[in-house]
Amino acid sequence: MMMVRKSKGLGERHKRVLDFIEDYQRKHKHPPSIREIGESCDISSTSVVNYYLNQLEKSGHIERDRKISRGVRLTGSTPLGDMLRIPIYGRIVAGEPILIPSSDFRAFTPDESVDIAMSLMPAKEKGKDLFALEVQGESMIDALVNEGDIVILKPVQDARNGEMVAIWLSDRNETTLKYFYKEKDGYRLQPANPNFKPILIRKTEPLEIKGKVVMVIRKVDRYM
Amino acid sequence: MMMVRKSKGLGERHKRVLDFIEDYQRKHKHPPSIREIGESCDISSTSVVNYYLNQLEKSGHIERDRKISRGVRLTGSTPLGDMLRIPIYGRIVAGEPILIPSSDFRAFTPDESVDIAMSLMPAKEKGKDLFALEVQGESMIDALVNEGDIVILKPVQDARNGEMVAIWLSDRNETTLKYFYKEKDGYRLQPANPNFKPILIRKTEPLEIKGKVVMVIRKVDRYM
DNA sequence: ATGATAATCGAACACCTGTTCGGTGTCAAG
DNA sequence: CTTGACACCGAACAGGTGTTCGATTATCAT
Repeated sequence: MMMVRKSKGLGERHKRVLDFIEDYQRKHKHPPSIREIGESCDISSTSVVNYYLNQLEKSGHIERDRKISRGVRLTGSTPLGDMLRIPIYGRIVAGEPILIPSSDFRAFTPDESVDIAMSLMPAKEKGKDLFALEVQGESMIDALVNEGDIVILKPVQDARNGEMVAIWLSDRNETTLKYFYKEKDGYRLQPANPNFKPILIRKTEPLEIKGKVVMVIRKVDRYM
Repeated sequence: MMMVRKSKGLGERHKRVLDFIEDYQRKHKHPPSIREIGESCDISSTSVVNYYLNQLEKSGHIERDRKISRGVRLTGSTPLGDMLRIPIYGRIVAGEPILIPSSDFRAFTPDESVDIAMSLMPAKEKGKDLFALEVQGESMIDALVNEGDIVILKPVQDARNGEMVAIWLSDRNETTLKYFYKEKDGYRLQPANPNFKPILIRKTEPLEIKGKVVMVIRKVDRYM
């Protein structure tokens, strides 16, 4: 008769090991040794680490180069080296609010994510709680953003003039990407494309800034 | 009196070691051991490998975690793991031709380059001779591409309908980014933004396809 | 030639590291 | 109670691996 797993999937110990490997790899640029894993995870015997490692390998979470030193690595596309893994929280669609997960609700394995080389990111944004949205519909085309594009945002509540922000206009029931300007009697939401006219918002209208765009990525492979 | 270095900078052996480390790291996801380096570079003694490693460390090319196994790593922003380093060949400016370096003229250290995570690239394009251009001027704005954007291209001579391509119109003396369509009496160059009208090119007019756009990247940090 | 410096080698050494194996304790099923 | 699966420990072992050192050969200015 099969035993029922105490907790679905991995145990607490497994996660610690997994986290440690990722952390160590990022810091040292090379994998940890079995003993280093043990120390960090309060496992006093190398054989127990090996025990866990074998399980994690069986469950497909890691790969091992047997017999050779430090031959552990996480499976799949690991944000090795100098890249940021940015979770894709959803789609940005006119007519629907963006759901920004509360603070650090970071799923262990986000449904989807994008990896961006550190070298591409503006220095200031590194390590922030960046998140990404996939643009659906052509409602944002006046901001030089098209269907299918991925926009990377930094969560902010306030914006300075000239910044491209994701804005939720609750009374119009609309989310949009625009350049943001404060003016005497309200806000001006300026499309990036000069052929479009700006949207003027009176101070009385509610306006909620969701995030500031720091990067836009368009993959042009759907026209193959 | 100082000795004059035979060849400027690094010797042939040094480069082989450097290349091997990068290659090995990419393949195995962990650094090589001293003996593995030796084998691959026709160095029969571990002490000689150590000798070279010390020099490379002194010259700043690598870092070493002394005493620990496989503690070598390349310095600086190494295209570690799963990223592609794509050279930026120049700027794309309307009114000037793009210079595409002949075949595999790949400088050891391109003036500039962008690192893109493999996971972001369309599977087909991986490992191709991709190159990147920085867009200058707003001449391409009708293709949803703006000043400062980086477009990543695959070099092609011919395009299929619907592909976004970089085109050189020699009689108009103009380079442009457009969606490409063959039609009965010529070509139609369709801007991505539907609010702009297509450019129609007769078969008599010369048209030279430089490359096909596979990705567009926009860093939005200059508005800080 | 000659002495100095660089490039190599090979072997010995000591620690690093993964593997293996015999035990201990717990807990639930038989 | 016994059994067996599970999680865990500690020690011992066999290679893996970086380090060190004495010795040899090449190169080159003097």
